[in-house]
Amino acid sequence: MTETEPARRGRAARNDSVILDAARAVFLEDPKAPIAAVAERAGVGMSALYRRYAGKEDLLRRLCHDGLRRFIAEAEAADAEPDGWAAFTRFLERVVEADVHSLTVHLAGTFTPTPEMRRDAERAGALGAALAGRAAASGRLRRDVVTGDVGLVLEGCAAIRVPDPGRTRELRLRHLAMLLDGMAAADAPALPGPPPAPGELDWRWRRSPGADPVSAAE
Amino acid sequence: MTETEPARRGRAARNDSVILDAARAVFLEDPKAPIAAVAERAGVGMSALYRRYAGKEDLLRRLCHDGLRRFIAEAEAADAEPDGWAAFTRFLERVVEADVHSLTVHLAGTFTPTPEMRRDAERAGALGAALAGRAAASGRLRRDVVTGDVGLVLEGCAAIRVPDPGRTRELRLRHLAMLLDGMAAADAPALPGPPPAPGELDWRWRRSPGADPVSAAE
DNA sequence: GCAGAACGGAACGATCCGTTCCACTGTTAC
DNA sequence: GTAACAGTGGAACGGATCGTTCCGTTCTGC
Repeated sequence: MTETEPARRGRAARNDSVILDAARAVFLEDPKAPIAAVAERAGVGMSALYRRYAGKEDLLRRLCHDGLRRFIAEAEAADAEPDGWAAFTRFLERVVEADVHSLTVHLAGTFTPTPEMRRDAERAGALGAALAGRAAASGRLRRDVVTGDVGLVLEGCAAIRVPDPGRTRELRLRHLAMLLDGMAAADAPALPGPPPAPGELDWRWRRSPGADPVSAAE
Repeated sequence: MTETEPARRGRAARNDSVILDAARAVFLEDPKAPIAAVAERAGVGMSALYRRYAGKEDLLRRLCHDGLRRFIAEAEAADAEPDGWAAFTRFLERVVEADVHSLTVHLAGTFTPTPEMRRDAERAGALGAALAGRAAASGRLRRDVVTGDVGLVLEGCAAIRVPDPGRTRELRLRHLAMLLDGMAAADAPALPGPPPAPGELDWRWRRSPGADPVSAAE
């Protein structure tokens, strides 16, 4: 157990990130993908996976938690922006661009979250609400938009998907721009229906991993 | 083979629609649901299913084709509206409300379409493009919106989903209203990115039933 | 009663997938 | 050198899932 083991550690560390990148790509494509697809994409065997993660659930939990942390980081970074509306739009653009929503929401329900994840999810929600509040205070957000509408926006953008990932990002940002114009339409008639309640879109987080899937998209 | 068999035919005909309704509900919830879930939901056995459809693929094809016909019917009905913008918005509202998009797009790729379905899909695309053209001609549609953007809108609305179907419909229509305001923002800055090309969102229709989901760029 | 349509649901066979296990390789310690 | 071992590839296993079939039963019309 000496200190210096450069070669072994180096290759193992490289495999760490290779596996994580492959897992992210594969599970963003298909949340129900078999774990063997991750190994194949990473160019490693199954052993390299199971040496690092106790099982599929562990890997998914890690990916989702990373996405959650990214969400929080983007929210905090955007919050540094002095203009409330600019902070809001920049935040949404970055989150859509990084495909964080798929990483968090679409993977939820496939594992049992840790208490720390629940805390982070709560914090993420608070940060998002704060940004929406600042956007509202800036006066550029139409008055009948509530925090829950942000969840609908992210959900809608994440649903757009074409075979090419780069093109997917372009189309999502285009769609988001249209949505932002809709959210900024101050003189538009009131939005129909009761606005989304705060906890109404968090139902995925409460489902146990064995529950039957309601979505797909699948 | 006599002509009058009221009781037998009556119950069989009733089961026909019961099964179709159950299948629609089940596969809208989860496109990959097992066929036994349809039987359970309909309150019938497997035999009642296989008496009517040669297999799962047959049933899915039927559902998808029905959705396609509904799409066409809504488009034609909306086209009767004299005002181009009203026709456009009414069309989108009806299509979102009926959840036609999930029925057609999310089920595509799980079966091999018939030639008639391909023709109907083509006609549906033409009708949608015509409505978008009328909306553009009315002057209320922002100039940089193209027909392909309509596909993005429908995709985004269909992605919104909560456990309760009725609430899902409400939230989708609310989201659609915001999107329509974004599409009507005549003085907004130009949308970013290359606009969606006509055939760019039809890739699901071209996939064979055995293909793995999404299968990112290669 | 009889023929047969319609049906319910158990059973089967194939496929898929998560996990384990074993043999192999290169590196380190002595 | 060589023993020990971390790291690995990939085949094999066992359980679960699901589409389909099949057999026994019920109900209808004659």
